[in-house]
Amino acid sequence: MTAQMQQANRHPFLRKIDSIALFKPSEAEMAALSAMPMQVAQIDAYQDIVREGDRPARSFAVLEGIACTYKSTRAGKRQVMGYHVPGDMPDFQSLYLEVLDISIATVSPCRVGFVQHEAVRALLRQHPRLNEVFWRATLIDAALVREWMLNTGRRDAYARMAHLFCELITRLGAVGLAPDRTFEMPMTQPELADALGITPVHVNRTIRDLKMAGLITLRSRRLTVHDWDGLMSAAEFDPTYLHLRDQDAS
Amino acid sequence: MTAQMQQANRHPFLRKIDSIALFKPSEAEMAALSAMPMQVAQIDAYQDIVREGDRPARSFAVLEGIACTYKSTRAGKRQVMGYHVPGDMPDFQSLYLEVLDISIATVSPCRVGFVQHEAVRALLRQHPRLNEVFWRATLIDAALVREWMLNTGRRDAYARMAHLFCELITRLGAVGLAPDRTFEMPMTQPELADALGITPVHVNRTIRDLKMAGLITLRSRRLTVHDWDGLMSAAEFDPTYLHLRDQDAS
DNA sequence: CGAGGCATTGAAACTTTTCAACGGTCGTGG
DNA sequence: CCACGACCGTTGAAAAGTTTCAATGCCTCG
Repeated sequence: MTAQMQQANRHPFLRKIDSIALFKPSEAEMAALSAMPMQVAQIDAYQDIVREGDRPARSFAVLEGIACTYKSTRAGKRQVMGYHVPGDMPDFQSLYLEVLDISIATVSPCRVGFVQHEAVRALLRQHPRLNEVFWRATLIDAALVREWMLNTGRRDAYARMAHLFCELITRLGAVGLAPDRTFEMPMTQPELADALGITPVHVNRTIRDLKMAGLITLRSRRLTVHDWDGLMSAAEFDPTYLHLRDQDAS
Repeated sequence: MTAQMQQANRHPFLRKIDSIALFKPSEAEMAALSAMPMQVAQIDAYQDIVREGDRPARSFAVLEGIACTYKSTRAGKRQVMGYHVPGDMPDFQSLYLEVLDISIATVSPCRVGFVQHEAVRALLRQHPRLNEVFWRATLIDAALVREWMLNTGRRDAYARMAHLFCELITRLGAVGLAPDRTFEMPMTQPELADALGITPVHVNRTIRDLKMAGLITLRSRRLTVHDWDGLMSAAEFDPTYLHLRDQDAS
């Protein structure tokens, strides 16, 4: 793989850094980020990238595709607690928390870029201002989980589903992946069940209700939102918690 | 208030820093932490310390008492997503995330210590190694929320309640506040309902079930665990996610 | 073309909520 | 010092939301 391809591959990651920083990163900082040794890998759908209990020596960025963070009950029940779109670094926490408390799996086929912790540490030592950027990124991830928690704890299935769709449309829209409020949603209904804390059967019925309310259509994994305001209000969706610069999903 | 009292007041905070750091903090670092200007305040029970939407210029540490983080639905339903014991800095995130996505309230009367963000920034600039310590603290907070999310999403009321009791006993035990697996639990049943994502009535029935199973007793806000192993196994409790040095609750 | 898993639907069971009522406790003010 | 109000704790019964079990059709991929 050529250096140029590597450069192209890490583009979503660099964009994300830029969008999270509260200051304009210098040329030197961006160059250092680009120069970090990154091992790019293509991973099939439904594969674990890291697992609860691991003690990774590297973190990764999603470059293409959608991944998810989840935890499992001993009884084998799964709870998905976040989806990751291109640019995200979902296990960055492992830089400072030796043993992972979560698993991360691909939902669609993904291209991911691994970076050794040692390289990140060196980068942060060299460019201390970047500390704050990565720290902010982990704080924003935490804010998303909290919103999901409110969702699962205090909203019914209908509102939860609507909320999830709002979040996905908004986040994908922010990286240009949801034109016309439409995107290829790789999650199956059993997977959505794991994300919402309900059963697959109930996911099905809830989607049916959302369709009948005229808010969305969903056929062969293609979701489009017809009534954005209606969906947002069914979900009580307020995108503030996403901490996006540009909150327009169009 | 004398300097000495201030020193005594911030003791739980210093202990927490020490317990989170992966290295042994130097004398200079501990001295700098002690020297941070801290405004100590006594706050009644059931008061908001900060509110969702705030843009605080300071963070605080709980020095005495128990506080909780929560978010509310527009319909007014509350979801508590974590309790804070002495030593915790529950809104440290506001140092890097301008607008708060959570509210934090006292559950019992609390003594809290406020620290200006500017002072924290100066401290971190002066002692860069401490960055990692505070970062770790925010990452651990996030791990707790994720465990709660698994709890609310994928366990029934009985296991959830057991899990919450396990966590509280363990965390309070770690700071010496739960001798004999007993402590004064200031939360009322309606408040527990907000933490577990169920209704107050159901909290009552679930507590009744836990009592009848011989796992706990709870009278006039005094909780004692009689069958720790039984409670842990009802909860599927594994304290790893707490990232404590010393996981003994005795 | 066949197999496996996803999507869909019905019906019954179960968990949890809602509504309602009542006794107890605690703090406040008369 | 007692009475009152407010809220917590407790219980019952009915309703609602969600799960479970089961069956069937469909899509997709090898």
